[in-house]
Amino acid sequence: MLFHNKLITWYLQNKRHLPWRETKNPYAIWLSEIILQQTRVAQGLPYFEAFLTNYPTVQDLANAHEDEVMRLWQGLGYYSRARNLHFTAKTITHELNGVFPNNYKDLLKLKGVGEYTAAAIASIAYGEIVPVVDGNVFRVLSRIYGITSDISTATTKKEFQAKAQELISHEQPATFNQAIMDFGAIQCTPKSPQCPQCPFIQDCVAYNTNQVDKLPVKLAKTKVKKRYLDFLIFVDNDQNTYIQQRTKKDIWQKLYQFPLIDRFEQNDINVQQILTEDFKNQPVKDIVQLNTDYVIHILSHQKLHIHFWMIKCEKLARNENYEIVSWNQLNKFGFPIVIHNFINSINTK
DNA sequence: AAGGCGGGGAG
DNA sequence: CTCCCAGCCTT
Repeated sequence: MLFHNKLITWYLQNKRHLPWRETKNPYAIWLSEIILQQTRVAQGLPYFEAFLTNYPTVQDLANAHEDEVMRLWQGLGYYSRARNLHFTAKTITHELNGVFPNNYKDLLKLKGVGEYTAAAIASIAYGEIVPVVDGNVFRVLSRIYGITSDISTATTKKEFQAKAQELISHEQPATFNQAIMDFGAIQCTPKSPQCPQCPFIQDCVAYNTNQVDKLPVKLAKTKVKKRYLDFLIFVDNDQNTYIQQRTKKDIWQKLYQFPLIDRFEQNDINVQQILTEDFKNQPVKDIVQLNTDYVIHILSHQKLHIHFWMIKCEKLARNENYEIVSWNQLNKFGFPIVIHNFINSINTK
């Protein structure tokens, strides 16, 4: 039996029932694909529902305030996706007359849409015969065909794209693409794949040479830098606090935070000294260190060591670098999840 | 080609 | 702990 027939047969018996599979609406499909980049279905699902509820159409998303989009994305990570999502909604609404690009080549021009996402939308929404190559496809094809190239290189990606193009069903490209991804997510998993009940067990090179746990080959290792953050949580008698938006090309761009002392070396800071230098017009009643053990927060390339401080004041003075907001209004802003969780832990005390 | 960018779940 | 998830953008 042909590869695509065997795969689709498996899919029809095992597929996951997901909301974005109930529609041909390119907006909803695009939204789902952006959310699912480097993100598990279970984690992305509630965000998909929230975005579609708050912004039923691409025009609604285009008209939204960026801060609100960022707040809705809060906790999902890789925040450039949210910024690009909003940017592209405006592009489609204002420059493309509200009409979604309907082919791979034009989809690829959209900000935040790369080869994978363009292929996914083109095939699922428009039936174009173009294969997706994501982490699942690398794993499935490397094992079945015994491909030992390092998947972290651009050359290898082309190799897999060519292989997938050769295998894709010309009659059901959308089903094929979703099938191979579900197969990777459910059956041909990274660890402990379900080989005994695999329809490709006869053909699978990796299985028949006992190399399933060695494929795919990925050589690149990301190294993690340590970083030390001290957040200053000002509170005055009116329950106001200082926050600021992160604007630099760095982690968490466009999210909000408390005043921050930030460094890559582990040297203890003198909060009193910081206050007299950077907040010299702000009388302070009391300084309380809220956690002695670091709050540890792991990012893909950084390991964050965080201390939170409470700075008690009578009344917060205006400060050009910070916004003064009421403590109970903090939920209007998108924060890094580690800060959001800390705010919640204070609120429930 | 290489590095940066989040957060969470599985094993 | 390590690995990886429906990747993309910048340098």
